[in-house]
Parts: sequence; C-alpha cells; structure tokens
Amino acid sequence: MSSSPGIGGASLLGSLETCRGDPADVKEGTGHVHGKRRLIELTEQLRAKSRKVTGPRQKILDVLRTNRHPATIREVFAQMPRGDCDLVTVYRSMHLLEGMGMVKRFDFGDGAARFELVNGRDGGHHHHLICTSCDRIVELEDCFAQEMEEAVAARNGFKSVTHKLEFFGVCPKCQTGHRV
Amino acid sequence: MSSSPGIGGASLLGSLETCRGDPADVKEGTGHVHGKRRLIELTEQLRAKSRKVTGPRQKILDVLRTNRHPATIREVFAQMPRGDCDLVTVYRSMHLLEGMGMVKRFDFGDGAARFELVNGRDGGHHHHLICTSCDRIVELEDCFAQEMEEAVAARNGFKSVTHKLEFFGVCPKCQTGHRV
DNA sequence: TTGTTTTTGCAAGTCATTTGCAACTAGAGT
DNA sequence: ACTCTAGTTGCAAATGACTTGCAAAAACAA
Ligand SMILES: [Mn+2]
Ligand SMILES: [Mn+2]
Ligand SMILES: [Zn+2]
Ligand SMILES: [Zn+2]
Repeated sequence: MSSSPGIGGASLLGSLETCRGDPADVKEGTGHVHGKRRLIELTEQLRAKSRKVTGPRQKILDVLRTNRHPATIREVFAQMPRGDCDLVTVYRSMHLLEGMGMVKRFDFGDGAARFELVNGRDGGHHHHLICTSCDRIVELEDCFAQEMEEAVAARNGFKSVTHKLEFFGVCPKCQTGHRV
Repeated sequence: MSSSPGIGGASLLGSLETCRGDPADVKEGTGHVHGKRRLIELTEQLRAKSRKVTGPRQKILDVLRTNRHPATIREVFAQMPRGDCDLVTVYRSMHLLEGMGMVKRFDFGDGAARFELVNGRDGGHHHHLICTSCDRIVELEDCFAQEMEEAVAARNGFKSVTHKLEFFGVCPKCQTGHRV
C-alpha cells in the first residue's frame, strides 16, 4: 500500500490545477488571501525552510486560514477533526510557525495566547477591539501607532522598537441599558 | 503590653505630625507623591471602603510606593521583610487593590503580571518602553493614544473603551554592535 | 526501499495564579 | 478593656497554560 500524503488518507491540498482560479482564493478589499492556493504557499514556506509538511501542520494551517480572528491554541485544537493530533503538537507547531513568521501572537489579557495567520509578506500589522462583555473581536485594519512608535524610539535611543496595542470596551449589542 | 499597630511591632506610619512636611512626600515634576503621607492616604482609602488595614497590606503598599516601575507579585514579595506574609496574600492583596483602583495591572508578555501604584485620582494612565535584551523599563509619561481610542470607539459603536499599549525594543546600552 | 532527520504522542514537569478551609485579627460595638 | 464578627491570612492543594523528555512514527532525500 502507498503512503498517504496527510492524515486520514486525503491531502488537504488538491492539485495545483484545481486551485488555480479558485474564486475563494482572494477576498477582495481586505487583501487577505484564502483558499487552497494560500495553503499551498504556506506548505511551500515550510519546505523552503526544510521543515516537514506533516498532516498535523497542514490541518493547523487550514484551521488558522479559516479563522477571521486570532484563536487560542485550544480553539485551533477544537476546530481540527477529532483526534487528528495532540494538543501538544498544536503548541509546538504554533511555536514553529511563529518563529517562521507565518503566524503572529496576540495577548488579550485572558490567560491564553492567541494566534493569527500572517497575510502578505509585510506582516499585516494591525490591532483589535475586544468586547469585555461578550468577547466579540473587531479587527482594526491598519495601525495608527507607527508615528508614536518612532517618536518613542528616537526620544529614548531605542532600536528595533515594536509595540503591542489592543482596545477593550463594550460592544453595541452589550450596551442594553447596562453600565455606561 | 499594648497591641502593636502593624506586624513586627512598629507601624509603618509614624504620627501625622511626623509626616507633615516630609521633604520626600512630593517628587516635583512628575506629580508623583511618595513618602509617608502617601502611605497614609492609601490606608485611608482602605478604611473608606471598609477594608481592614492589616500588616501585610501596609507592607505591600509600602513596597509598591517605593517602586519606580511596575513590579511582579514575586518582586513585591521579595522586597518585603522576610516572612512578613505569604505569597498568596500578596496575590490576594494585589487583586483587592486592583479592584479598588489603587494599583494598575500591566502585562509585558513574560509570564507574570506587573503592578504599579496608581497616582493621582485621574489614574495616571501611561505606557512603557521595555528593552527586550536587558528588561530595562522606561516609563513613558502621558499617553498619545487617547485620540485613536475615541476614534476606534466611535467608529465601532463601542462604549467605555480603554487600551493597553506597550513598546518593546533594544535600549542604548544593549546596542553594542549587535543585531540592528 | 533505506537511512537519516524531524515530528509526534504521551507522560510528566514547570510556573503563575487561584481556591478551600480552619485559624486568626482589625475594627465596631458594648 | 472585653466581645463579637466580618474580613484576613497561612498552608496545602488545585487549576490551567505551556514546556520538556523520550521512544515510536513519519517525512523525504538518496
Ligand atoms: Mn487580527
Ligand atoms: Mn509605569
Ligand atoms: Zn500598531
Ligand atoms: Zn494610553
């Protein structure tokens, strides 16, 4: 019997032909790229750094790819077909992907780290608005802190300055006559 | 023998007379208030909310009062006279103080939360610049994100919006010919 | 197919923070 | 000054996110 390419016998990636022209590949406006093509790009990145394209990794990337908001390790794990891989593998894979710059880590203050697939070679730096009542997350396109970052760096003689910024508040749906 | 006001026999607070005019009470320029007077104000806040002014709490407030940068629970604990109270008590006290708005919590991304005494009834909202190489912390006076906070809140219909913002980079002393 | 390197699963460990509970006080009342 | 009680504390144990050790399993180049 031949070795199956992924876990469960079927590869998540179809043929290149199948992917070409996939209407879901580009979600206009946002610049985000979804669909199989994206997944292939991702696995290529793995190969390029001589990391193995394994079943668990493909599944994890596929889950991340479909998430519109940063997800915790447990959330990613929960979204994978049951028993597909160990929780620890998700931790390890995420660490690898983060190190490769393929995913970005976010911290919303609750105990668990959240991860989002990086789109575009620029990094797609952006921030979030989180509802403290229902945990709804709003993706804030672009960043408005670049200037102050440069100012802070220059004023204090720091190099390679980056920043972490998140907003918290009460979303419209949670404002029904409660605390102001 | 009379009951000692604090732990260890001596109260951290002297008499009001002793405190009045303490030259260390006001550190001009920053608006931060230090010295015994500040400590008395703090204990008053506890009494005002019918929380008990206990030995451990006085010690913890005293340690926080002398810290120029946000400190972790363990750091605060380490700065207290040996065996003065349990680590758990520091956790619980910090939680209480945070709830009362007397201390503010910060998260620099390393596993442990950091706390800083809130100065001024306004809250003294500000941010930090942390060296990713030596952990040096720079206190950034004032906040430059208020406008964008309002914009983000308005644009998304959120109320009571706040933000968390910290900068990370390599400080001058750590820039000796290393990575740029 | 084989051999070498990387990955994975599972168990166990680390570390910050929380919780259960009985013993203990600060502060109010007497 | 003495009593009472709600609020506190210490100690042990629990929780939860995340990491690590190790042998079995899989990827992929030769
Ligand atoms: Mn996002
Ligand atoms: Mn500060
Ligand atoms: Zn930004
Ligand atoms: Zn701010």
